[in-house]
Amino acid sequence: MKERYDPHEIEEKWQRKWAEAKIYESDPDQDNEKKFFITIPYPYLNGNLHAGHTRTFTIGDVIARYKRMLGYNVLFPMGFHATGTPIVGLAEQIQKKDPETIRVYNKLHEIPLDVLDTIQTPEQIVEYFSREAEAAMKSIGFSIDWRRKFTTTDPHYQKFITWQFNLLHSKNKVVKGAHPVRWCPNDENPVEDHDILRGEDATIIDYTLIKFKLDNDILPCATLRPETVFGVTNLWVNPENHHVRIKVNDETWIVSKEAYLKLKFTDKNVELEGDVSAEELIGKKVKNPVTASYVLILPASFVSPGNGSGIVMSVPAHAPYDYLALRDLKGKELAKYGITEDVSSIPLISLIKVPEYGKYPAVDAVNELKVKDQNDPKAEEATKFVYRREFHGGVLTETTGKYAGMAVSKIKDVLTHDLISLGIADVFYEFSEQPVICRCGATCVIKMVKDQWFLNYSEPSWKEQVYKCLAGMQIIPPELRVDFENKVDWLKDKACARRKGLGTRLPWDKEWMIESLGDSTIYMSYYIIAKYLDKFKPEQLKDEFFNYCLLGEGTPENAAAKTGIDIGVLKGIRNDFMYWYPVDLRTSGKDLIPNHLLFFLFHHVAIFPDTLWPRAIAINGFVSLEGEKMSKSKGPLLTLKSAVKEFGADITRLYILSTAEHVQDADWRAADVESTRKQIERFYKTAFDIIHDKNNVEEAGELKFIDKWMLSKLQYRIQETTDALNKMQTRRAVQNAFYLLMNDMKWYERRGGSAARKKVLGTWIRLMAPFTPHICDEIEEELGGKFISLANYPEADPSLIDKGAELAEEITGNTLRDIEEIIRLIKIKPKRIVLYTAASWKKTVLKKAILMKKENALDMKNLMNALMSDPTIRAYAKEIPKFAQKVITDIQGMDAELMSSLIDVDFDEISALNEAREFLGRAVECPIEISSADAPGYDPQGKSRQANPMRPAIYIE
RNA sequence: GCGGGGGUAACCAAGCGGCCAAAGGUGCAGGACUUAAGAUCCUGUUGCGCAGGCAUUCGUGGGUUCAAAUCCCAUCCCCCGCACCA
Repeated sequence: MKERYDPHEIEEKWQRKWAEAKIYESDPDQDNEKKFFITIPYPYLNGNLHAGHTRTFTIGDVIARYKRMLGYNVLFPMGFHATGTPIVGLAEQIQKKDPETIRVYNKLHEIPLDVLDTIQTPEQIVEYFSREAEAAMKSIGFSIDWRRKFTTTDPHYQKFITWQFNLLHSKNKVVKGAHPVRWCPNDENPVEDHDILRGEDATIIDYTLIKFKLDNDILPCATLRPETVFGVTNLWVNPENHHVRIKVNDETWIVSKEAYLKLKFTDKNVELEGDVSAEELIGKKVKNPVTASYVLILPASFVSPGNGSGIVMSVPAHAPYDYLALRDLKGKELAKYGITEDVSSIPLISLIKVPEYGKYPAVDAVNELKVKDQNDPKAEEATKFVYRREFHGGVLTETTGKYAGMAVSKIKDVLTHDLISLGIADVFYEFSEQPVICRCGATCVIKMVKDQWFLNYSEPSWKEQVYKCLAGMQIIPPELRVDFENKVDWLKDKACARRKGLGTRLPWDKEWMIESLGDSTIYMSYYIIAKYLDKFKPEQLKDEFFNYCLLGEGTPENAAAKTGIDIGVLKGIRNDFMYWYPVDLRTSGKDLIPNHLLFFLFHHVAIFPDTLWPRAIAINGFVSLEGEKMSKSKGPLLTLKSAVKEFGADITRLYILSTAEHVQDADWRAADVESTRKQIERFYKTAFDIIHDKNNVEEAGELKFIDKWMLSKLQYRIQETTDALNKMQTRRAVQNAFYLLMNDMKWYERRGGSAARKKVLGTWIRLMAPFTPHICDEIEEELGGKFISLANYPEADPSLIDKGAELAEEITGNTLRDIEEIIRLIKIKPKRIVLYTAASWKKTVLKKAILMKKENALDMKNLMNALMSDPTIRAYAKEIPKFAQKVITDIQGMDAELMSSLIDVDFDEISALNEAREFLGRAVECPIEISSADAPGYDPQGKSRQANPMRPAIYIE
């Protein structure tokens, strides 16, 4: 141990020693059933590891180290993710020498230009970044078992994925289906988020299309509120719009031209037959397929051809636009459409009852907002009000027949489903915002992708299993459990095959590549196999291999025969698997909750028995840089490598852990890291001084109050740290194990304590070892130990908790503060200070009062009675009532622990103050005298009578 | 729209019914040390106060309670996710 702290020298030294001693390489230990299998999502290899990874991985490493020190056999492996499209895309950009890509990878990812020239293919990219990632993780001291690393593009891994999908396929978890996607008609490709120029917030909304009949034609009306079909009084057609007649499958529909163009991309067969003029429609009567009543088609200007089918069903009781349009027709000449009746007298049909409005909410809303007509912007506002209130508080009335009494918020799916099965409705997809423009400039549409492979996550029985799994799991922090449950509920079928990118092909349909989130769900089990990869060729990893090793199906003999793998090896792998599985903890950034972590659960429950389902998930937030969001592709970006290079591993670790808790985002600020560096340096220096201070070698002798106080404090710090780590509150853990303990030590040294320093140091480095392993090992070595990672984590020793010492120190601290405050206020240089401890009768009063409080019997009357019956106290009858009143008030706001201390602990304030006398005198630069109010001695102002228990009176002159 | 998370002193951030004028850190101010700077340590950092005190504060407005930053109701504002993309 050198006098000057050199993080890089120390860190390289210990990383080398750890690797040489292989202390993080874990294998099943038959003598230790306490195993702990912790995993972290493997990083995606399209860039260098950054501060976000650093946070998630460091949290995992801390837990791994902590568990190891608690005596668990810990397995902490790591792999790399490379499947999918981004790496292929990156290779193309690099080959093209795209200036932006070159800049980003040179400047942000810190890859020298000459090196960038050598990583042109996806394979080279994967090779390069996996090497860099491993080096970076080693440089920060993660306690990973590197024998188990792999990359998802490895041929062996592809066999694993093949097996898995065959299995899911056979269990009917992978099915064929169709799904709407954002589609660029120009590129003829689905459009991803980052390919969108405009309208990136647009989501796909499914409208219900209700088929009104006009002779042999169908007029479909798109609606988000299919229940309102019961209140339709007419249809709306805009005479300005262009309408067409089209053949849809075996039906004939009339829609706007725009709707026709959209329908062409659905999974329906659509053929254009010809134009239809609005005049052909308006004035005709159509049949409502649900109520079988006939309603008129009327003209309205608000109907937009680009929205829905371009034909709108009118529900004036509940839709302000419909009501307004109907009202606008009053007195208009409609004879040219052959309409002779007075349409404004068409009766409204109410079907939703809502507390805020009367029978016709649309009418109330229009009147309330004084909307003029259908072109008034306020119509939009009125619509919002009505829709929101009806959705949240509305209930269907008798008008809706068998649906009466249902909540509006629940009806949509049920009714749509019913109507579709009757053949009188369909689904129509539409963007929530328009237009949506692709990067190429084309307007995007919604396309039904047909014959797509799906993981049918929406299957209720599968979800049931996941709920069951979740119920048995620990979610950290616990508040997120409800989030997980909601997301399981929300998850729909997921397309799991793609045409492009790296990956494994679908074994039964080789045109398709397995999508890259689908191949990352149960790979934790692969870490167990990965250790043995040099023992077999990819071709040997037939399904029988995995069936036996991971599922225990079939016999080892059969598996050996099929694969040509040694039967002993197979049995060994099976044993390893059963030892390590299930995953005890998976820690991850919060971005993976709605995708990867969900799939992780779904696939585990689908493939493994419940005894092997994951035990816990822990979530953490992101990392920003100086308040700015980090971005891999735009910057700013801080790589793990450069952070360690600049600050060293321990400082980086400690800082990133201490700056935020759990799901909160952490903000990396250079100024704060700098201060962490100073703290660590102080820690190092303190340790160095303690070890090399010759005067302290002999530490025997009577422990003073202050020594007992220090040891007592240490126990609390241990308790808090342990408790925090058990809840994975790394920030709180660091706070206690480092910063607060550091402050305790400062105070201890300032108070002249020394006898307990070495003892504290020995515990302290163990407490800190999971966070800053290198520096702790360096100090441990100097203390004569070896590999602190393998030492035991400190346990609080209740016998060292000393309430008396703590009270003594509290009195000392408070008294010092009081003296200083008085000096500051009266602005004199004190020449003489006298402290008076409280009269003993006051202590008796306080104790009696606390005892009464504990029995809930504390009031003035009871207390006075008790006091007056005590002859030793009655002597002070004159002073008692006032003091008793004060005591009662004080106790009201006192916490239980302090109360207990005050009655249980018997210690002498005088001796406590006497021990601190010299210190206090030095601190205020004035000699201090101490006496008791029982015999005050020198007391010119009678201050001693003000002395209270725990609060000595102070006289200054 | 749906779902989740937040609003605490100059800033970051703990606390989530009473030792709370509110941990810890940063910044700022003063002091000690030093030839000086830096580092380190101490003190202060809502207002008032020449004796350890008082008053007012935890987005805003109500309420419950002996007691509220903490519980309830209402309200305003901010952030994140909503999919075929890792």
